[in-house]
Amino acid sequence: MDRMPNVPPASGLPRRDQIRKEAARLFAARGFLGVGVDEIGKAVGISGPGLYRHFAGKDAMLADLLVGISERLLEEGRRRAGGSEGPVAALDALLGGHVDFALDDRDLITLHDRELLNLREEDRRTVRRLQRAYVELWVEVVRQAYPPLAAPSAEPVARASVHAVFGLINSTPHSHGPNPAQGDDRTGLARDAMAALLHDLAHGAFSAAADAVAADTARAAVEAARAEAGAAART
Amino acid sequence: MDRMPNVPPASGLPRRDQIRKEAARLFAARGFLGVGVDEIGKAVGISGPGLYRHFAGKDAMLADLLVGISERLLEEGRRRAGGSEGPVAALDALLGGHVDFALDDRDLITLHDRELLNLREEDRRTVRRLQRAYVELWVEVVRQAYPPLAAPSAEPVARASVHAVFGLINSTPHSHGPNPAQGDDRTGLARDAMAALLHDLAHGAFSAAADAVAADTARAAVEAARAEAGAAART
DNA sequence: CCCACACGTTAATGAACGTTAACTTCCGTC
DNA sequence: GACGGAAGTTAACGTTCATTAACGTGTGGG
Repeated sequence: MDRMPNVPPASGLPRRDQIRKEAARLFAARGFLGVGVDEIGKAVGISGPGLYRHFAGKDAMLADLLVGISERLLEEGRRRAGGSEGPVAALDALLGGHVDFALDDRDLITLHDRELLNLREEDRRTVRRLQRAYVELWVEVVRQAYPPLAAPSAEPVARASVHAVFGLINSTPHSHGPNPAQGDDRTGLARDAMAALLHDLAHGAFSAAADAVAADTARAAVEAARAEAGAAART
Repeated sequence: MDRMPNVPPASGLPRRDQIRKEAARLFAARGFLGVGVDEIGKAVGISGPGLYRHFAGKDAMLADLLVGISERLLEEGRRRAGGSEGPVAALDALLGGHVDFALDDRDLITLHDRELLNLREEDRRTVRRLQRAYVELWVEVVRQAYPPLAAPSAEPVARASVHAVFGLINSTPHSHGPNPAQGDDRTGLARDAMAALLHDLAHGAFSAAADAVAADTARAAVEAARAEAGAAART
């Protein structure tokens, strides 16, 4: 019985990276549980169980991808925020980085908030820790960039706004083409125009949050003053 | 061999609705492919294949849920937009409706943009048609509420902004507790505060999009005027 | 009274899938 | 030039799972 020959990677990438890329594409397109190992194998030109020479199992591939993304986001976020002068520039740098990531690594962004469930408990904890640190970084920078959000009582608002802005930016994979091999809904905006728009939308959202908090505290101050005046009049 | 007795629904809901509810909860928590029919059965107090008396199959349950949500969103959106006086009020009404939906039916919102893949081709087309109509409704209302977006060339910006705002609002299930049976990241905001914040964030985003477009057209106008002046000087 | 039907039950079926076993091939190194 | 390990191959295993079959039970209308 003759068998198929052993053919080398054929692409410039090391096998492991090639597998990462194809697995990310497939998982993003049809979900972790919706993709079989044979299919991933076929996508990289080897067949099924051959993948086990490079990863301990299907779970390990997903874990590798999700931990990798989370580390990359946090690391790059810290570098960008640290390398900027002043909180406004830092926030711009964070925004630019996240937007670039969402536009250029759509598969990974999709996995990042869709497939956390399918991780083994330990890996899930790792990813969540990294995600939490990333959110924390943003919250600090945003509160400095928008002073009304720096009030202690505004901390939950700042945090929720950061989550919401992530949702805003991360939604682009759903709406912005081209997504090969999927009947997708193009908006017709070029990549750079989309990046600029997302940047503006995010700033608009943070700005609105800051305004709302400022209006709230102003209203509270007026009320307190009025109450005090009333009390004084009654004496 | 004695078998288990036939026990009636035991809850006020008709079986079919009870199944819908539990299936939505389970699908949202662990994904369509991550939940077995036996588990759904157990959640409603019957066992496994008994579900086939109420739905044609697992696929049919998901289809029922997704089509139901999409229809509900579109229908309610049309009612709200139509029942408002003026585009600003209409947009507020749309926003309020969508925010309420995201906060009160978190499971369904989660399914709505996570599980489209797992639908049979025909059902997927149905859902997408409804979603597209819903987006269209929003785009029209937003462009009237924010006049700079009404310019023909601003249509893609308006559409992309609508998608992004959906992402913003729909992100709350990930960030806003309480999510029973899942180690979740609470923001510590009460439901109504969260609703108000999302409303403000969305308005801030649309407003920023309108400003950006307005600035762009103004810049283009200045440039055109300058070019014309140059041409006039050259004659 | 009975019987049709709605609503369950358990057992069986068949396919899909992750993983392991056993074996082969190529290549760099001593 | 043997050889050991990296990187494949196909075949087999065991499980999980959606779905179907075959069978039971209560109930309301004739």
